[in-house]
Amino acid sequence: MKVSTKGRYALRTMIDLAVNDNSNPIPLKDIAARQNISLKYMEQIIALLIKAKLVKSVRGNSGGYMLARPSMQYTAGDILRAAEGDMTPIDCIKKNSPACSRADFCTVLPFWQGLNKVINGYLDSVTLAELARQAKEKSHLEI
Amino acid sequence: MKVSTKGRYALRTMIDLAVNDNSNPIPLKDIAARQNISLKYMEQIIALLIKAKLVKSVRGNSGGYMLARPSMQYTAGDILRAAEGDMTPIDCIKKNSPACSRADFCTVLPFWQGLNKVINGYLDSVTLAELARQAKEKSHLEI
DNA sequence: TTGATTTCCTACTGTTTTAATAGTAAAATA
DNA sequence: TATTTTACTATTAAAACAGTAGGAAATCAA
Repeated sequence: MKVSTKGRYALRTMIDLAVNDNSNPIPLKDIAARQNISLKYMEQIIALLIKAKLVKSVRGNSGGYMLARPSMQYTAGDILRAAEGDMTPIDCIKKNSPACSRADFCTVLPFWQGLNKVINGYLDSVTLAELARQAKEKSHLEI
Repeated sequence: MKVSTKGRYALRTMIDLAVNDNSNPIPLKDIAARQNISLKYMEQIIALLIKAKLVKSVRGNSGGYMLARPSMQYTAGDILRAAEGDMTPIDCIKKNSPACSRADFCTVLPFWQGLNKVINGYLDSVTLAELARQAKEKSHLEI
């Protein structure tokens, strides 16, 4: 029951984009260096964020990535679900998941649905803007 | 970010023990048959519950397993943490986990701690007695 | 006392997921 | 046109997952 590096790195990438946002694209190389993550691995992760339309890309020389919208309009849930596929604690809960063979007599489904609700409720209560604010605050203290 | 079969089966095992509790030991074979889970795999899972002192065992002929205490005195969290090792969303949060190399400048730790809190808060708000009650209710409707 | 039952313990195995590394093509700018 | 950067695909080592398998030890019932 762990969030993988994909989700964790995606969140740090998005925070980095939000913190260093100055209206021109930020090359992934810079983010990878700041976050100390392999550039090549990061490429795969940001591809997921592109696919989910959370970030925009600019190709070529002096290209890079930018947030697709203001940081206040993202939740941590948006980002983690894009990177992890979903954030449901068990598969039965996913939309369009093939019907569980035990569905008819499963007595614990409501319990798992409750867990799913508190998890995604929390994730969607935290905005990227708030995470970026905390990051800026902390880096300020370290100067 | 999924609960594995270990945790899910452990929960079903404990509910089965609670529902079929008649003060004498229940052989694992019976539970495995009712729950449609491999006996051999189940042995490994119940070993975790034994180690955590959630169930008592009686060896030999007409032996089996019983709850160690009344079902009201267990939470889903007790059971899932015993089976899964822990239910923290990232390793940094575990007690006695080797210090993360990024701890000093990690700005997302409070966010993950918040997630951990809502997860385990929920898990510990649900008792085994309540899960067993729901199971009894559902099986009653199916007659 | 013996045979059946049941827990207990350990080792093994196939599959999937994780966490990357690597190479190359395509686009765009300076 | 050379350099930078994104985009795409393949490969891989290690770990986790989800079991299977075999046998030892304990206990009870007949």
